[in-house]
Amino acid sequence: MSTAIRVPQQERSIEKKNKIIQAGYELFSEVGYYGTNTAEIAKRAGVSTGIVYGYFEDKRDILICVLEIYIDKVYEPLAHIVERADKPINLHKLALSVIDKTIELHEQNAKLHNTLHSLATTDEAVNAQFISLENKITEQMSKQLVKIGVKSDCITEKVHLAMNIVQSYAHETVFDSHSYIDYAKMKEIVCNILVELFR
Amino acid sequence: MSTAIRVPQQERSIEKKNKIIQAGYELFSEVGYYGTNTAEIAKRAGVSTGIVYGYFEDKRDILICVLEIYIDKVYEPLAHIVERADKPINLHKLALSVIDKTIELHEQNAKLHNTLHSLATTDEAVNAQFISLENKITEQMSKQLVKIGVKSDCITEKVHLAMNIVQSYAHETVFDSHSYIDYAKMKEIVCNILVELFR
Amino acid sequence: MSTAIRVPQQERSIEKKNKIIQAGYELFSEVGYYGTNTAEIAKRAGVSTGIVYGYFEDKRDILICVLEIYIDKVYEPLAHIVERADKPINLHKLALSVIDKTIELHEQNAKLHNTLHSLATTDEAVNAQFISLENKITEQMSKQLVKIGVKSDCITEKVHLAMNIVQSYAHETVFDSHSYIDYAKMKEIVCNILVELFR
Amino acid sequence: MSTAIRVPQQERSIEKKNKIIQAGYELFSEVGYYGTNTAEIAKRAGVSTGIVYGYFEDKRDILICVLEIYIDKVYEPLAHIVERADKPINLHKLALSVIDKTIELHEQNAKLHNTLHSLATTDEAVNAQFISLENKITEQMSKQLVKIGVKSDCITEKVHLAMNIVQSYAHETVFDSHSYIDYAKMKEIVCNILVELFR
DNA sequence: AATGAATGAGCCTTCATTCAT
DNA sequence: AATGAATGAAGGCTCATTCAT
Repeated sequence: MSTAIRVPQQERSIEKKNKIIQAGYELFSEVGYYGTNTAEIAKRAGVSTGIVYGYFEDKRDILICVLEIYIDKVYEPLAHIVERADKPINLHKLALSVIDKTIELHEQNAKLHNTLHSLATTDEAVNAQFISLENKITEQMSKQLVKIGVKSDCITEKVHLAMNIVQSYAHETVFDSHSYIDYAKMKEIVCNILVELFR
Repeated sequence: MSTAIRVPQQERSIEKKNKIIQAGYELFSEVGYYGTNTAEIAKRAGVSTGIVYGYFEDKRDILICVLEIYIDKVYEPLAHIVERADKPINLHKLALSVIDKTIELHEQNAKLHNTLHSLATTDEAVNAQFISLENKITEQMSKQLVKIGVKSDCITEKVHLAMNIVQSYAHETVFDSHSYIDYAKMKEIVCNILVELFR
Repeated sequence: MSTAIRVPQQERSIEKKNKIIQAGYELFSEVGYYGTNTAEIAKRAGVSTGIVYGYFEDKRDILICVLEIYIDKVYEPLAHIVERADKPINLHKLALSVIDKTIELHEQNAKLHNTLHSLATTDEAVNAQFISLENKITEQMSKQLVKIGVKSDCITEKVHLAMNIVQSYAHETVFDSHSYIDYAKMKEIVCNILVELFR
Repeated sequence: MSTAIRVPQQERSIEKKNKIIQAGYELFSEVGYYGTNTAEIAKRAGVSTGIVYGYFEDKRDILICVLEIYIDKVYEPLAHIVERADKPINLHKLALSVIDKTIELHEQNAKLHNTLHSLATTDEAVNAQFISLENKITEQMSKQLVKIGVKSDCITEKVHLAMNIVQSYAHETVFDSHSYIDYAKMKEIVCNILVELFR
């Protein structure tokens, strides 16, 4: 009954689909999922309202695609840092790099992150993507650490936890700004925890 | 011009207001803020649509009230645990209690937590409440630790960070269920980090 | 089925009913019929919402009562002026008095007048009251003019028309304020028309 | 953030916008502004509720547009009559034409006129339009009268007043139907006043 | 007689989605 | 493939009126 969603093969179409995703990305970031309507997405993408439903099943479908590129945007840089880590391992330096990059990523994406994270509660697919992102990061990082000589039991658990801590700290820094907190000192503490964890 | 909001003094009225808050609490938890409409809240509270606006300014006002009791629900038990901590201090035991209680609280409230947290991005008042909750917990906990003899510099930063870590772990445990993670082991690791932090 | 409307005999009740009418009078004047709600009327009258429906059938019924006292407020002073007019008749002076009093009344009641007048279009009872007001004024004035020696045919038509003209002028002066109009001069012109009419 | 109002250029769209205005025109006439809801307007215009907000900002915006065409409907015919007045001037005939046309216009539009006029009290834009209408008529008429040789001081004031008188009479005739008034005679009287005014 | 809490129909408006072109 | 006008269900909120006390 309903027109099937086009899987665009031609370059023009792919480009257009990406523009819509990009517009969604921006708007969801700026005003959240419920603060955005499809007409605005279309407008910002420079396409008509109707054609959005040629490329996406519904509004949620755009969100899913936004989520995908969000995950890439977050995953790639972190994976890259870890990949380049080399012997002789300098845990402290690595920790610092990861922290700084996570903060940077948070600065760019934190609103969207919150929006997506909240939707994960209600939407199974969104939740699944988040979990898989964490899986990927954890796995990649664990492998690399082992490869560069880190010897520690429970390495997966530690990596996973470490990422959570870093994320938590990044969020704190970017957002909450409790006046009584010295974020530079806190960073050191986080760094020490990480180093301690993998020694 | 606008009808003033009743400030219910009589027991019956307070009860009714609480019923509405409770209904909001449940529905926001189950289907999120945007998935809930005022008619449903009224229905579940066993009142008419109209009277909701006798007790609350608007839908968002219900959310603010839900947030308030949510914060109490989270703050009270944790504060209680810390208050009862006594000399000679057993950091390991205290850490465990806090972790377990946080998990328990998360199990009851995590969906709502996410919903509220996401709205903090858009709503300044919601954000402010969250920050103040963290402030309260951090302050209360820091004081108590000092009182029972914990000697450590940067105690505020450490407490704050510790709470984040615990929270992060609790969320992980309750929600994400990565199959490759051994959550019991992770718990031990978290516990060790905390103990190490304040030794 | 519905509780009959009380016709208050006791003084206290009459007083209360009048307070409600007065409150209605003020509010309808200030923000119009549709800009006023019954709760506000009750509040300003210092009574409960419920009791309003003990004295009045519905909101419209209040309007009807307001209309009645409005009519008295307008009718009495004008009637009074004409009654006091005496031989030897000074048409010019009488005209001036009527014009000035009409302006004064308009200043106090013009918004209400508009509101009521507009409702007359949809509400037969309101319309009837307006017509009867005009009847009363016309009749009273005609009689008096004849009594004091004005000899003119079509006296009823002329009086009626005269009142309309004065009203029209009063409205103009109080409200419209066209910058290019010299209202003092216009007043003279109106005055002359009236004098001419009954000479 | 808010969806932009379409400014329809295509004929089809203009037609549709006009249909909505026409429906508003009729309904506001029949049952007043507050007696009309947007769903009814849409229904009578043969469109969906939603599209109304594609063409208009809100319900009041429809009213403003209705007001505009109302003003044209009233202004054009009167302006036309005056334009065609020619030397040698026959004031009596001109007065009669204006009176008759005003009555005719009143018959078609009086209910709407009342509705609009009442709203002018609350709505500045509506009020401004009414004033500007009067300005236009007065100016146009004054010019023409001078052009065709009417020599009189205070011509603007007189024209303005004259229009008010005619309007007042027209309203009287169409609406009030006081049984004791002979409207034919009254018309003569009005006519004489006008002639006298500009002689 | 009086209170004011409670009711629920109704209103304006938005927006995801569809459809004629 | 593309447009953007059109749809209509749904939501937040108001308020005249009723009812329990």
